[in-house]
Amino acid sequence: MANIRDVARLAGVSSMTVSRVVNGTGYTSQETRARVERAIAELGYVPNAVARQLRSKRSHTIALVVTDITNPFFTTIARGVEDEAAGRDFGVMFCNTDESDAEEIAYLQMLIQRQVDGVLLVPASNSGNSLRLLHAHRVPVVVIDRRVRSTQIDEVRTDSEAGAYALVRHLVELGHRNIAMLSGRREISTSVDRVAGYRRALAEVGVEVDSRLVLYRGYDADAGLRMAREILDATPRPTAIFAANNFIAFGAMRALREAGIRVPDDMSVVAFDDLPDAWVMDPFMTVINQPAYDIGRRAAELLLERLTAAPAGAGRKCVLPGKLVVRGSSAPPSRLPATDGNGGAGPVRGTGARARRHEGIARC
Amino acid sequence: MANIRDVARLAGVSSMTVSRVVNGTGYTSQETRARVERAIAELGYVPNAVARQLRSKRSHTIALVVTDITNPFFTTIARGVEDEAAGRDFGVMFCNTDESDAEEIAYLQMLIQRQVDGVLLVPASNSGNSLRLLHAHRVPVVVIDRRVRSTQIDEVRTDSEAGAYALVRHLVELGHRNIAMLSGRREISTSVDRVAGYRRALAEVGVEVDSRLVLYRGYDADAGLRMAREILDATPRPTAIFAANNFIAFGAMRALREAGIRVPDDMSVVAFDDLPDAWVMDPFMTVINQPAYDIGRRAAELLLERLTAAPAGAGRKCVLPGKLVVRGSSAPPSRLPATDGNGGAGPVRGTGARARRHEGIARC
DNA sequence: CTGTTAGCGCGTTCAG
DNA sequence: CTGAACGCGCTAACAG
Repeated sequence: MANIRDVARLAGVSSMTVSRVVNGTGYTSQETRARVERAIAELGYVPNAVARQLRSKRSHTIALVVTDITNPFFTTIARGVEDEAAGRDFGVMFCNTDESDAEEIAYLQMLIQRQVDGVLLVPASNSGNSLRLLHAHRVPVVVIDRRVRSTQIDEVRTDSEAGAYALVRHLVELGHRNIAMLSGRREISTSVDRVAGYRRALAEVGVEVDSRLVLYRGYDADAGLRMAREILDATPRPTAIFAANNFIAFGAMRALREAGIRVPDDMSVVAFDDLPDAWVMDPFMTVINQPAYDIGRRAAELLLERLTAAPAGAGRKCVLPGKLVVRGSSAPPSRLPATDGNGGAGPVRGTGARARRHEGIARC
Repeated sequence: MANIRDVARLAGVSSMTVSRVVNGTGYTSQETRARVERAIAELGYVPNAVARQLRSKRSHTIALVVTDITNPFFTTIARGVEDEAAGRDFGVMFCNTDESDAEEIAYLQMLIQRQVDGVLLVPASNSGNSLRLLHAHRVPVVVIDRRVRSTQIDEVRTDSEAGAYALVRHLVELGHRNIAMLSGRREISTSVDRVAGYRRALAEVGVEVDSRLVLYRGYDADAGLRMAREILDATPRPTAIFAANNFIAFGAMRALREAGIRVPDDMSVVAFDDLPDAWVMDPFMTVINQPAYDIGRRAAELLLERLTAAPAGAGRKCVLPGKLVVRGSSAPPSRLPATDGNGGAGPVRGTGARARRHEGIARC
């Protein structure tokens, strides 16, 4: 409530001196500083950040815009961002777009109005409009978890292609050949990349992908449920499912349970995205574990760098490796004379080292 | 980049007229309004919220301060808050205290500096200092998920006592008498209330609680793990565990698995807090399901009301009912001659209606 | 080491 | 219906 002039009056100095004491800028004598500090304490003075922002044109705030704040992958990223930002006295605004471009634009507009110093963005889909908007207002941005066309823009993400490759390679080594891929929407680069990794792993062993087994619908449990139901009707029925994220995997598991199909006995299931340890009673799913905390931390670091040191400069593409974690949900395909005509293919040997090579891919 | 004067110049009017058009206040002729709007579009003018805030003393922003943003209970609350706030054109800042009083105070100070219009607070522990700080700066607050002493302060939470009572009553009806309680820290009202409900349910059937079976340590998986290990050494060993939240339950399950104890065959486990459907492959845990989304929504509603209509007035205590969801983790105690000398107690009959009475408790 | 002057971009107030 | 003047609280740029 008290403002800088009240403090100045009480301390018998000018408001400029108070400002210097508060911000630790310029020189002040021990004695006046002590007087000012006493006055600040007495009045319970708290500087008005709004006025400060107006003057200095810097809000000392960044924003993190994600598609789904209930997904632990994104909340873990948020923790990383928060830790990095707090360390440098930056505040963070979290926004949730629900994978809607319209909401994304609406939030960005709000953030621009509020003069945030920078934005960490997980684009809902085509980031084009959003990036243009931010650029027009000279707001630096770091894109998280997605590829973007522009070479000018900073990017931090997991290597989706390599991760997907490793997962499918793992299935192939177990002997699977008929593998369904349940993915997110086509507009999202992670969907595309994960499918690409899937195709590469299968191509390597000479399997031509049946495009009816590759479904793009959405990164939520409901989409997973419906996609899984569909592919269960395929002939021959696949012996394994690759879910492009954790929620799809959950939905798929539910569909399998409904249909009385056991995992991994009748069907293997692997997924991109782990769940935090604390969530899983019995870690069961074979997954690619993404370094979510580090992604958040690194992204915030890149952004804060742009805000201080290097405002311009080419975009840095930071591609972190995921980690293959093999658990109980994947096993060799059943040898029973199932509907699958290819069930007898044996595991591929001697390629383990290769499958794991993706672990060292960080390019940033 | 363009400011209100640039628009004014281009439209050939004063900046005041632009202000009126932008805010829809006062009168403006059709014609000038059209001219102004064209100029706005042409320049890509976006009003500067910071300047506006400085002038109007209102930031149109509220904050949600929680103890753990990775807990789905809190992210679901966040969704409720966000939806309610966005509907009224308010922004939301999310902050994470990690159950630390120091971080809580630090965040509140930041929020006060930024002139947030109000705060939704899940206190780390004793909310005293925080509430005093907010009060001193005239920042309205609604406390979420906790009781507070003051009758002046708005509060939105689940009825922890009644929920705990229902869960333990359920165990009692199954025949359990020797039930361990693994809870959060004593300073947190939910811990106290859940233990109170536990005591009431046991007292009703004449069981005196062995205080060595009531542990207060923390609302995280690690605490759950360690508490469960401890009570496994008790003689007689309890036949059931009541975990005061979802994370404690996970930790406890892990301890049980380590010890080769099957659930519910050898030990029943029930918990406060459900998990979102999308996360649980096989819903298994008997729980109290809290209306998290509604809690967030209602809390935001109360706060926004204070910001507009009723700035003063007595605190409203909004206590919502939880819902008992019985699943597979609870069963009658084993009849085998275990270490438990009381294993043979039969289920209590005819009290189902009573146990479920807590469902209608909303007092707000 | 400290003070003075000016103005960030907007909205309130009061005259036209 | 429109405009001119003023100030929100703070700090950059310059004196002293």
